[in-house]
Amino acid sequence: MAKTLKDLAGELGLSQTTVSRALNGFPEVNEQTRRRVLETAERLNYRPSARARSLATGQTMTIAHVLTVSDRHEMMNPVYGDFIFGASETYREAGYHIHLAVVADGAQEQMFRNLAAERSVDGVLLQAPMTGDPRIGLLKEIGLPFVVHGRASLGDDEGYAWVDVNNRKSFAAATRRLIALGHRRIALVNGPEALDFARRRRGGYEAALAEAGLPPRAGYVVHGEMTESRGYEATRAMLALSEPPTAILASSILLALGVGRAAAEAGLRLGHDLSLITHDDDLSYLRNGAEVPMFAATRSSVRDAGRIAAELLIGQIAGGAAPAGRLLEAEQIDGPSAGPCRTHLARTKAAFPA
Amino acid sequence: MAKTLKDLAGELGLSQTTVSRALNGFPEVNEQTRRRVLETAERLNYRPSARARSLATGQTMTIAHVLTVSDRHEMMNPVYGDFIFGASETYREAGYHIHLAVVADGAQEQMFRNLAAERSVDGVLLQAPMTGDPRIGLLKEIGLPFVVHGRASLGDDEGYAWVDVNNRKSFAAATRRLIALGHRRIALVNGPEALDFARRRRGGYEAALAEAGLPPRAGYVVHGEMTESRGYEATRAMLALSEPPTAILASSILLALGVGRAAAEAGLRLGHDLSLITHDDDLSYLRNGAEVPMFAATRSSVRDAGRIAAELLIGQIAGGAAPAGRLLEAEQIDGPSAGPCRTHLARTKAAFPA
DNA sequence: GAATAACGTCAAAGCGCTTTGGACTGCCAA
DNA sequence: TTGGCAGTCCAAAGCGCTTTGACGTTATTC
Repeated sequence: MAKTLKDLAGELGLSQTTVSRALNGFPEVNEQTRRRVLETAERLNYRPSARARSLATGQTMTIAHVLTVSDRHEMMNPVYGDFIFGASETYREAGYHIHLAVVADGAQEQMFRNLAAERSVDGVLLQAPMTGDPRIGLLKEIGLPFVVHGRASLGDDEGYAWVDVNNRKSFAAATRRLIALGHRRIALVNGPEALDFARRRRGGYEAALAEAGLPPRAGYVVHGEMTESRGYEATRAMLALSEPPTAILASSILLALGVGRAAAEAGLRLGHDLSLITHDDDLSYLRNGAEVPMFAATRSSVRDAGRIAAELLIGQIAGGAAPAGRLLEAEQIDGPSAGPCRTHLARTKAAFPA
Repeated sequence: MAKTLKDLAGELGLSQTTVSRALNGFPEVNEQTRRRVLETAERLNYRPSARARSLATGQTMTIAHVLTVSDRHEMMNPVYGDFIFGASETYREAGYHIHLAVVADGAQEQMFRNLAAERSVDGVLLQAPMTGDPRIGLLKEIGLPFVVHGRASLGDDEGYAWVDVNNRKSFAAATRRLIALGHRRIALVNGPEALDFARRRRGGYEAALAEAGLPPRAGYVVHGEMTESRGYEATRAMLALSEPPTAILASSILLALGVGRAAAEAGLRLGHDLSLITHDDDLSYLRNGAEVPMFAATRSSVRDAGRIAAELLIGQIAGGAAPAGRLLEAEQIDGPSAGPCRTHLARTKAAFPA
């Protein structure tokens, strides 16, 4: 059943050496012999055992993707799916496989040490780093090649490979778009505070406000899990402020949907009574509208990021490339959810009389 | 650097045999010796090479999760994430790892054959089967243990292991709930037609209608990808019918959000002017409201399904358990989106004058 | 015609582990 | 005294592959 190289060699009346070389495309084997080997291998559906091969070569042809599950919220970040989808395209071509490690916050260190000690992967792809994420130092120490999706802002973003969107710039730009539309009361519904991308987006937002001489306002910045209901609740709370925002920046489409629901419930039309620009990861199952965008957005495909991250990692592993960073620029997308500011204080107050 | 068993044995002045036995808890090793071995292994952070071990034992301690990417739509089903999250909890305890195979529709057969021939996994977890899915027969033929999340309705659902929600029953029940609320014009916004769960849900819906003597209506059943925008578009189209539905069944929360948006846009309030019951996979990042449900629903945790599927598979691999099916019952959840029927034809027409 | 160079092939070692089949030491029953 | 028997430990084989070094052959060179 389980055909081995020895079986195949026996069948062909050749040595294992020759068969192996024929299969792996070495030059010192007769073309005719090679053809015969390839044919027979095909016929018997022979494929080398991945484990035996990797034991012999020292390469596992496997990349670990580490999905962090937050202890408190027990949730699986939805962008992981598309990121992996993108990376898998690169892997397929290069012959790599994915080892998926789902691991809780607390168990990270042991996890990495095991991965390294068991020698079961050639490299690691790390997602959703926190600001100052200790895992990066750990991976450096361990010596396993790795690429981070995002950055840790440790001041030495030179020492490792990463792929990141220019979050600060894109959120500053989005904020300026709203300011240019006449908005003065702009709020931000952001991701979890500890995550680095959230910090950067907030930084961009605050810089653009400051640059326009607009003061920060109490209750205008909310951090949290990026779910529809969080977006809804955050927006409800903001609209109930004595001076509610006239525009909102959201960190994900899911949040934006929640913002939209709260607005609708309050009788506010997006792009008229309340403006909204959201970040759009261009997730395959959460497209920003079908053909026509439904939200104004800062768009950057997380699938592309996955593809690029995988390329960087394979470059490091196979090609010995030095770890390098790669900054992606988000595209500013127009959409009906952002429009000129008209003060609508009265209507808002009416919607939430309490 | 890469500590091997030999190094460890040398360090301890013992044979590899003894060290291996000590590490693996065999009885024929002196307690004192074992302690010494364990201590030293800990100190040197020694862990056996996974590849070498699996070559020697014949077990890979790895399960393949096959994520199908539809060629046409190029999308990654969002439920995969939570399913894997659930399964990973089981794997962690049993010491299994996940090999993630992202594979296009067309490449499935080759993929499975490779997996088997390369002997890189001990079993396979298959998701989102189509009705009559050929992959099931293929896996049987190949002889790799597997569990299906869902069924293929081939008439011989006895011949393999599966975990599935009772889709037919739960959608029939949901339909009856709407009928009991006085609705007579009930529509269904369903998943892709080829997928088995969609077929079953439709079956339950149609059976409940028939049972109440309600005829099927043109344009009342829509199949497609389960995205927010599909839900929105489908609902818009339905509300524009000369006799629009007064209630809608949706196959996922994402669809339901789209339904909600279309309703809001048409000036219809969910639970008043338009009723909605959705299936709720209880996804971690797409909860049905926070504390209070926002949609009436048929709920079944896909994360639990993952956990159970993994148990079934490990039982088959390790315990030699016979492949068995496992039917989960969905919970019927009350929520504000479903209310008594009031004919609202006039308002609807007004909202879409064209 | 002898020396040299490709060319094509092979035997065997090695990757790091598990496991089989002893081997050695004490100790106790016969 | 002897045989048997736990209790410990070990050498070596084997898992299925790659890769090193060597070995015939035949073709080429002087």
